[in-house]
Amino acid sequence: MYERKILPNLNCGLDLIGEVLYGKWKIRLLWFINEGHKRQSELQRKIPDATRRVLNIQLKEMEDHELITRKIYPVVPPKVEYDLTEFGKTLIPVIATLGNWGDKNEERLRTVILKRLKSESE
Amino acid sequence: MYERKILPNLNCGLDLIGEVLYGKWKIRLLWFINEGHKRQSELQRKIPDATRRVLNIQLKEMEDHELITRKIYPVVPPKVEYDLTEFGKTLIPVIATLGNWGDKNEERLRTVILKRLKSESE
DNA sequence: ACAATAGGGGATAAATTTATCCCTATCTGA
DNA sequence: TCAGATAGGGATAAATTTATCCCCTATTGT
Repeated sequence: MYERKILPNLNCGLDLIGEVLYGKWKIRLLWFINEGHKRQSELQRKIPDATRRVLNIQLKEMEDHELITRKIYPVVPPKVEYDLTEFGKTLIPVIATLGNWGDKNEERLRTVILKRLKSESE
Repeated sequence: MYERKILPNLNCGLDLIGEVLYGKWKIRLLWFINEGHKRQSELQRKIPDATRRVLNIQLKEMEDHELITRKIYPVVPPKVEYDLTEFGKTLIPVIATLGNWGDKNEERLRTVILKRLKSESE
């Protein structure tokens, strides 16, 4: 496992929430788990751009951060279900706030983001 | 300048807001600019862990994304002021939501984050 | 027998982001 | 005259995160 060389700042609330939400797919994972997609394979179908490997890693991190639980059913083929913890559930309105801002400004955001991408490639 | 090889997803609001807020120091920069710290040197004093270079880069990105403006005063030594645009100002409540969640759960977050960091280094 | 399904995880490469280092310019004050 | 403040930015290294590839377990269906 990769071991950090530079310790993160944990000074204020923004640092702290950043530490648990940073990760390309984490927010989406929380969202879909909240919607009831509990199994790894379901989540992967919902997020086809991510590889299984990365999803596992990010799910494990969120489990360590007590945002989700991982229940293993002792059956074959294996079955595992992820659920939000009570703590994790409190993040849902926060994520909704982010998503709403993005949705509300969708057109403008798409425009400025694409403009910058184009200018980079010149 | 670095040119992306993998294009970002821009499907939903969460993708879009992620695209403009990702960056180690961006949220803090927006916050401090909103508090009235307009000059690069002030911002740097507020965020001493970041180098001048990175702050410049992230400020430039946010300018391209129309979250902030950059006003140059033709004086010597140079003077430049950053301000939030009207668009940028609409992000402040969103950032406040993030910070509040982090503050409210400060103790627990610090605990789980540090626990994970320790287990990584074993 | 073989593919598909379900979930895990190691090893390594590639992509991306941050950090370091160094150089530019001009004025002010010691 | 030299240090310090102010702002910008190139080149490169280091850190970090994601992606790729490959292998393992055991059952069910073809």
